[in-house]
Amino acid sequence: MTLSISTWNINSVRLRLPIVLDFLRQANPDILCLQEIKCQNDQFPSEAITELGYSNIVIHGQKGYHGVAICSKLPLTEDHRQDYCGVGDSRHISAVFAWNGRRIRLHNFYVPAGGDEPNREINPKFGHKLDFIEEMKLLSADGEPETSAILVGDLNIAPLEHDVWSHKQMLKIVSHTPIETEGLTAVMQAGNWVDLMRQQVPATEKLYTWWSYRAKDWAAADRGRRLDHIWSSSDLASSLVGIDVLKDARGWNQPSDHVPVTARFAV
DNA sequence: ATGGTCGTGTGACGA
Repeated sequence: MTLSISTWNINSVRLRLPIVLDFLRQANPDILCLQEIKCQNDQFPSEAITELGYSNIVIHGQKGYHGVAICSKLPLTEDHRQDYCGVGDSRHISAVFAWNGRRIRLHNFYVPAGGDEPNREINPKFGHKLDFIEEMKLLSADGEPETSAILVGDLNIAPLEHDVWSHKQMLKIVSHTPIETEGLTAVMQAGNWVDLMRQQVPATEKLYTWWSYRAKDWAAADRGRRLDHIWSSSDLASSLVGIDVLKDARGWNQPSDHVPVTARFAV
């Protein structure tokens, strides 16, 4: 019995619907979690995605910015949208599905990017990001009775040295400052989460999921960051059989600056 | 050393 879950910051699901469909046909995950859909719920391209077998879709959209969705071949129940920091942004959605006799709650997050200046006194967006991850510490992988948990999404933080192209040059760059990387590590520890990507790929190996649009040649420079993550409760970690980071997708037509990451489980 | 590129939806803002 297998299960595969993908996460992808799509940076407008309407503009990039063709590559979403290409990805679903090619990778064929059981569940796809999207971030930055940049549309309202009724603008989400549900029909085209449903036609590929993803008939269970839950959406938390908003006009123009942010927005998350879960598209699943498996039935989804008990969907929930949490308003982190109480500012009305659509940055989280979760739902429950069943696999291998378990109840699993799947959380899909889009953490604030945090602006350019890593100082909350002069940059409120950085303060918002820090407050958001502080609130994430309250989310435990074992918080719900008789329920396992998976957390995916664009967390906009590259926590480890080899999650960025140059640890030293990135220490003052938002996404890799110590207050963020230590904060994200504290979220994982407080909630008893396991970093499934790093369970599969040694921490000594470079691993990126995002390459800036601003580089002249993203592939040649290869100045990436691991901003996208897949975590689980510890009971599911032993069922993980593989992680696929689809780097090719960064070179597709009209690409997102993030690539899809897929976790494969089996028992 | 510091600009560089996207998407939304029309003028800035967020990333």
